Amino acid sequence: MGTTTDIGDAPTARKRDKRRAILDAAAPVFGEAGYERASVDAIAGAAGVSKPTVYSYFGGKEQLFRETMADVARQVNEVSYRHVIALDLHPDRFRAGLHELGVALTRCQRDGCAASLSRLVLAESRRDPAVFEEVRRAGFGPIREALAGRLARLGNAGLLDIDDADVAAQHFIALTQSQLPELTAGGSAEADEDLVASAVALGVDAFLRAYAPGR
Amino acid sequence: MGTTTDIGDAPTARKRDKRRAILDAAAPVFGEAGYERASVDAIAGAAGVSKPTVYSYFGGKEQLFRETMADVARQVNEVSYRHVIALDLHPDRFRAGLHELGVALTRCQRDGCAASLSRLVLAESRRDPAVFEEVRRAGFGPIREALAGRLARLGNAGLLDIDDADVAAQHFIALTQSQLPELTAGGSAEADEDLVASAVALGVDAFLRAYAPGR
Amino acid sequence: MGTTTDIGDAPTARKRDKRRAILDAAAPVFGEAGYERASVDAIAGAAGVSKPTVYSYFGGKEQLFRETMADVARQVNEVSYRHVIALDLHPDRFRAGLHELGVALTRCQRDGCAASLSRLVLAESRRDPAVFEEVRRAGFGPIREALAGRLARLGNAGLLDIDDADVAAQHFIALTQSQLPELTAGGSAEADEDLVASAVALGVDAFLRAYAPGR
Amino acid sequence: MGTTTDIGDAPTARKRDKRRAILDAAAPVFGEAGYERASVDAIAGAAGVSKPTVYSYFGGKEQLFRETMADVARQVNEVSYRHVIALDLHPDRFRAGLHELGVALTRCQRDGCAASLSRLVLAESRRDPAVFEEVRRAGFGPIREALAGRLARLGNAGLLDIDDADVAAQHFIALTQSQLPELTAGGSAEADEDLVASAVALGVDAFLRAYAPGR
DNA sequence: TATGAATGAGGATTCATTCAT
DNA sequence: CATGAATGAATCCTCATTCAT
Repeated sequence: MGTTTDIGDAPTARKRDKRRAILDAAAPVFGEAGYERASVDAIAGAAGVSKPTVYSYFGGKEQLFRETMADVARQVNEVSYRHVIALDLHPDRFRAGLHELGVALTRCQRDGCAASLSRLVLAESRRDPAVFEEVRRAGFGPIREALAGRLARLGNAGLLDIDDADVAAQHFIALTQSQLPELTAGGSAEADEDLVASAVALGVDAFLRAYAPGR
Repeated sequence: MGTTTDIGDAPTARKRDKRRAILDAAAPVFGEAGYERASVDAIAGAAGVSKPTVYSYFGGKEQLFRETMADVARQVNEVSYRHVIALDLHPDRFRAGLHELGVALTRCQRDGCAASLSRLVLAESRRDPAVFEEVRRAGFGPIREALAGRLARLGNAGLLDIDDADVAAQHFIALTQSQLPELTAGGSAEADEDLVASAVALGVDAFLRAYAPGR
Repeated sequence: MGTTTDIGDAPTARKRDKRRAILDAAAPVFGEAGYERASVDAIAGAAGVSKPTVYSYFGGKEQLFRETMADVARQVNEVSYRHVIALDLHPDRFRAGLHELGVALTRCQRDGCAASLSRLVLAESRRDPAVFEEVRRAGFGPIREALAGRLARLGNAGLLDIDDADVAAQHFIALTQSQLPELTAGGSAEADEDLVASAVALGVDAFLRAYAPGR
Repeated sequence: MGTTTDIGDAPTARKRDKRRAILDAAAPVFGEAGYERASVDAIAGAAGVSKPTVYSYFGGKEQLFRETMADVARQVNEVSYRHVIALDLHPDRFRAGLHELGVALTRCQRDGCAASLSRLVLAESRRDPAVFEEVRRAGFGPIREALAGRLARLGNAGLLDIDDADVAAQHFIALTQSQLPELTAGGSAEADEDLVASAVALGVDAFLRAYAPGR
């Protein structure tokens, strides 16, 4: 019985696997080389499939790029989202929670393919505005939305002085990640963990001074 | 005599002119197309010179790109720098001054080739870290330095509560420009002037809440 | 009983249906795109079958092409043949009959996939001479044979002065269709019906002058 | 002195030489393989230049094809034209002259790249009607025009009974070349010289019967 | 038998770069 | 010195053809 099910699902499963393999291979290749320098050959090779397979799955380099970016954005979103909703709202711990959240989000932005994401999207957004929109939908948008929600709840609890939660979320992210490009030399170098942490701490402090003035 | 002088200086002047022409032509081409898609042919054509001339002046596409970016950065720096040092330190007017400065700097980032600068630099920084460094030296660095100086003076005057002026400058820029990518869809669209202004205003307000807590 | 027969014949009938479907789908695709540009994918899709099915029925693109051409030739032959044998041999009407025949044959050559036939066959005849032979056997040959027969009968009746009926048939076709490529711009445009008719009329007139000199 | 002139003209001469070399190389390659199967690589190789050179001279495969066809048409035209205007108009010799002309024109059509010309043009005329037009302008058109002129002069001399000289020219060509495809198996085989000659003779005879009825 | 999936091969095109003039 | 001309290399993409199901 189980066998039957397996056999029945096999084609779909395989297709999904190959799709995943290609996306997983494409992300680092695009990340290292950028859109133009990345060759479909290299991606196909890294995925262990042939070039035409890539084309049959994604239609072309452009679409492959878009879907890869959206996929990475979803992955980053996934992790970041969990960090955001895990923000501790307890009056005694939310300050520490915001520090932790800042560090966590920054680490998400810095690690792996996520680091390349914003760089790539920004780089290609003029040639293909759709990619920007898609990534915002799949990644940045939901994160900011969730973060705005948490901050609003802190506002409702009287712990923060929030006027526009969206703006507050944007400012939180801006303050905590403002030094990231500098520290990683634009993504070309690994950032020292401690430097990142202290930069984030300074950002959170500023955020708290701006948005929890009474305390 | 004048003639002699002219003849004597002519080569150098011409050289400088051609160099300028090439840089001025390269900036928009790189800006529109990105590093890879920009062709040396197009740049040479736009500059009114031949391709080998470009090579004799700059050695290659890579170096031309670096120097073009540094040049644009210097130009942006020039304008931004003037805005920064024009910041009114008067106790009654520095808040309005910071608003104006935020708008001015944001407009500098948004207009012309400057808009493409950070995008291009970020895009190519991994493949060629030197470009990031060079642009920081020619553009971002001096600006932040100058801004830090002005903020420090406001701190010394007791108008702001500055601990680390460098950090404060970074935060000021981060807060005022945080919504810029969003508003311009990553550089692919023109931003509405009013939306930019209000976003900047919100950023400056937050900055002031964070750095002028007593007031 | 009928059921049994149906079941018994079903595979063969289906086979024949699919074969027909493929041939009918291949003709316009080859006709529009030419041999090289026509993709087996497109043909299979148009026929509603899968690519391997095409291969199992025809062995390969080359053979499919040959059989398609022969098939179209047979169809054109079918219609043209009827026109030829319908040629009125009556002494008072054979002249009008030849005019009608000329128009009918020309229309056959001009309409539908037949228009592409000679173009395609000529185009590929060097690479694959077999196709030329096959089409001649299936189409042009029989037509000319039948036409020669009718003209010979007109000769025997003393209405035409025929020496070699094959040559006369060839000349009849050449004269009536000589302007066809010109009028259709090589097959790329629709020919005006009236222009075709008058061109055919001139050809038939010349033919009659050449082969019915006494009258 | 002569040297100076040579040097002065050198660039143009070289350019013209290379252009010629490419056209001369392209004609047989296109002729053997057809448009699609002919690779720019092969043409460049045969011409002794590199692929980009071909592109810089002709812009692309399509344009190269058009210009090659037009060039071949011009060459064929050149030779054919000489035969046409050499047609002897003398009352006692024009019949023999027409026979000779028929043989000469047919030989022109059959030999070398000319044989491929009509095949190629016809094959690609649907995809690119411009090529048909261009070749007509460069080749077929002038020939028919010239032939029509000669025939008209024979008509004025009372030697032929010409109503529409254009039509007569078309009929002359049609009658003399009607058996050519058959004899060369669509261009895939060499035609026997004697067979061609006798086929042409029959065509000219028919033409004379149709257009010189009184004699 | 009929098919979805996969591939190896090949072609057009573009570009950064270097000589000969 | 500045240029027109030429090239080698590399990229995207497509297609005929074949397995495993």
